[in-house]
Amino acid sequence: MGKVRHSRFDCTPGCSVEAAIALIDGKWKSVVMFHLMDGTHRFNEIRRKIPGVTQRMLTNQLRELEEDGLVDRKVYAQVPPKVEYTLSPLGQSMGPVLLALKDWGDANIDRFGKPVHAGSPTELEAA
Amino acid sequence: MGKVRHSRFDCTPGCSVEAAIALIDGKWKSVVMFHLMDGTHRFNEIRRKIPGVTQRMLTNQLRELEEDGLVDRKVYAQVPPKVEYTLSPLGQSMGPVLLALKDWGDANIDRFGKPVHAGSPTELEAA
DNA sequence: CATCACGGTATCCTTTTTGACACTATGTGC
DNA sequence: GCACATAGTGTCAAAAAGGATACCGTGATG
Repeated sequence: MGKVRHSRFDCTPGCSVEAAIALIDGKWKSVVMFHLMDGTHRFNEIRRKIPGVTQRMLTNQLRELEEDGLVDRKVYAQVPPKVEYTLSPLGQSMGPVLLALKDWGDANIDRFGKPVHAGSPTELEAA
Repeated sequence: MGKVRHSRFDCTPGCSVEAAIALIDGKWKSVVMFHLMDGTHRFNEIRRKIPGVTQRMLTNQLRELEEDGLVDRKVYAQVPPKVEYTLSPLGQSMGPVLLALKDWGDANIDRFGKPVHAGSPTELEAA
């Protein structure tokens, strides 16, 4: 059987933190989940909301989120393909984590490097 | 100059989530910070509270946390060496994130793999 | 004297993660 | 016909992260 991705938590007070962080360990996972908090999205909707993610990586991380039970995936048998992604109840229960990350990021993001997508519409509008 | 570790956030609503998660991206960082929420610790105190971490990695991640301004490090000029690590104000402001992770982990940790340190004192006591 | 504690460093290696690029089948619009 | 949209897959490479192992200087202890 394939490698188990989450299977080494120790029984110390920190291990529940470790368990939680391990589930959203993946460069885009927390951002994907954050966007899904707004409701069901299709693949390219998510993709458009996350500049910088490649199709390959988005697929990978959505699959892992689905495997971990954090995201539900619904495929409609039609052409062109239509696939909907939704936070599962378990994924929704991560809401407080995601909101805490967002709040903290909002308060502190300017401490860290400049946005790399200079010239993007929002940046131009601000100019 | 070396690679800048945090320097590519895009101006989308998700980027503040991305910024926050990037700071605690590192296998042991969130657990270290969680333990430091209890107050100042010395190096080996932290190490003993985190089974599985190697000295090498703990040093690395403490250094990165210090570089990012999340942890304060105080060296006492004595023998044997004494170094104290404390959450900085910025690190403390991550409290809600860490607590949200802990709460979520506590509620859900049994969904994921078994603890790997079977036989540890707490495990034996439970038996 | 040997062992231990402290808090590391140095070096190298392995594993994992991420990304680049090309490709896919169908329908639609021009 | 071509370009586009949809939601991917396949393959390979590069980069990054994490870990294994040995070693360090000082003092304390038995």
